[in-house]
Amino acid sequence: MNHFAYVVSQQGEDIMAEASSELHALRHSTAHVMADAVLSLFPEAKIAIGPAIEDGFYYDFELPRSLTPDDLDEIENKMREIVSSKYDFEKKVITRSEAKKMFKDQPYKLELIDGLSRDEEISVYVHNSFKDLCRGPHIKNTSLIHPKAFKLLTVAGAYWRGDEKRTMLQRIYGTVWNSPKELREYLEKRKEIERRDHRRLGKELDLYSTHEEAGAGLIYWHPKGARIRHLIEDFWKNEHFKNGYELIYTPHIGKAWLWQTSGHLGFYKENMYAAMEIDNADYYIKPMNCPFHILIYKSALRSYRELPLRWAELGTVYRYERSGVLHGLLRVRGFTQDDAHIICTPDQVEEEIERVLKFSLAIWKTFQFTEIKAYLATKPEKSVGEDADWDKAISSLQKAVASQNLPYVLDEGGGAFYGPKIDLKVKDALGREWQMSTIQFDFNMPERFNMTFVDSDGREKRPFMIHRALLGSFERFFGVLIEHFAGAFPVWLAPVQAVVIPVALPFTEYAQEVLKYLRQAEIRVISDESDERMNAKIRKAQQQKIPYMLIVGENEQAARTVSIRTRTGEKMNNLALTDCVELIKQKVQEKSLI
RNA sequence: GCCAGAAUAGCUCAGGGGUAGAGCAACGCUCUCGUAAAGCGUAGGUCGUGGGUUCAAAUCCCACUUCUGGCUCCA
Repeated sequence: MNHFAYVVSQQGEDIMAEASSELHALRHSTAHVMADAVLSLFPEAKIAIGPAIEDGFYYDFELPRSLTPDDLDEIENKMREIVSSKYDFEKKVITRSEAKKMFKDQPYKLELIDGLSRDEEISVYVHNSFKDLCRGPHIKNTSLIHPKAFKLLTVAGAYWRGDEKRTMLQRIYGTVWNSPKELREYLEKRKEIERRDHRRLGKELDLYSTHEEAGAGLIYWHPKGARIRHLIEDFWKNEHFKNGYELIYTPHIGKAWLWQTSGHLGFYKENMYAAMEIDNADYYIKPMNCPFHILIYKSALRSYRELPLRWAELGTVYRYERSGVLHGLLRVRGFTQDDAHIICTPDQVEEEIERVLKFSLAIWKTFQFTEIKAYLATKPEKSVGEDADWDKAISSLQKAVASQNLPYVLDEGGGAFYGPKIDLKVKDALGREWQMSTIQFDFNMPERFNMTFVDSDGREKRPFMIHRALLGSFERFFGVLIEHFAGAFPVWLAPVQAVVIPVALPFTEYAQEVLKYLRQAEIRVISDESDERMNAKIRKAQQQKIPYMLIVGENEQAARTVSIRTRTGEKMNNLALTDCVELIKQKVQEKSLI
């Protein structure tokens, strides 16, 4: 049911588009060269697969021992030798039995050969003494790989064929580009990603923490992070009221009956925490909000005149995630969804979907995410619900996407068994895509809970139910937001909007006055009265990414003004206090960056 | 959960069987300062937790917890 897709999508989807490009061939060829190098250092190595991926390539090996970072250096050096030896990549088409003979010592290759269909051409690519079962294409000669344009990055474990029951192989990730300059740019971009990492900024800006002794994947929001969250929640609630939603609150635990009825105990149990016993009954902490919302729906007989109902809740849920997948704010075990359920008549579906989508896009725009792509998933093989309902739902999703001129990708058969959905992925400032919003139909819950409404003809009918989350979860959204803005939040979200900086101690009294004045005007302001030089205070404010630094010294005190320095380095000298307040309020109003 | 790596002061990190180290931050003193770091000093640690080896463990070994990069999962 609404498994609000809670997925880190860092893998671009442009891999296919790139498949034909030269860069792809270069990367794939570099993977071959790497495998060649590994084999020459570890002749007993078994090679598995080595494709090109976004930004680079990898190759999986079974090796007699674990690789160390020193090994990577050695492999790299070996690769440079191979590259400068100018070997041609030669394609040879061979028969199945020739292939089996050729790879008789390579069990993974044999398995791949067995997996090839009868009518498929079997080809190998050869360079130096290295042969690899491969469809190609490849570059002409190893010398086309610039010895200073590639780099091996990391070693990681990877199951053969992604199956955790099979051998764990060692995967070496590498990157390669057309020129050393492009490689440098790529490595610089990786550094920038590191600098923006929400886990680093979360600490530096004192936004949130986690506590080993209290449990992994559970987030503690510090005052500054909590202030930002409060501002987002406030905005979110107001927008929902404006858009015809009502807010509801529901409990955090519910009896087994609830989860049996919803079906979660059947198909979602491994993500739920163990039951707690209260008065001889089993209670479960909620992994989703929907069953609770449905109980509110069922608390009265519903007429078609009441529909559509749009009920939203900032619902905190807990889901078990395997220890290895937890990641900062992006993958956690307890989180608050900006959840809502829309319950409507079949006739209203189309308009409701369009409204949700429009609403969603408006919210994303406010947070300065403008590149958005939709992913539409349709009916899978196994599903519940009437075909006609599925068709209606899918067509309403399609129409909505079209009406907003959204680029979209169709995932035929990729929907959940209980209904089709649209997920929205947003692109952040670094061009990375994140899956955030989801709009899902549910044909299962209304059935299981026997939800009905009385229609105009006096007959009881089944309503449509739509789950949706716009931001996804506050934790994840916050993580993405931190990285999107690199911690320099727009003025309306900045936990501290301005800092008063007296140039020297004698001006602290005036600084106090300015502080009071701005506080009165509801600006989030602090005053840095530490016994530091002004430069040090500016540096500190700059590191805290405070939008406005209000410098006060002799001139300002005499004229009852402040001199503004923004965190972007712009200066506005001798601004009257009223004008200063006006300026900041204006920026808050516009929700602008600075 | 699996593979690999890691955990030392509030933060960033060095050290690597024999007295625990630096920079920043904190605190104190001096300086009274105009747009990204003034100077000096003080304090701060059961070296993630538990066990083992050893005359001696932060250091070596085992288990656990947590983190990092992947894998897998996310019907």
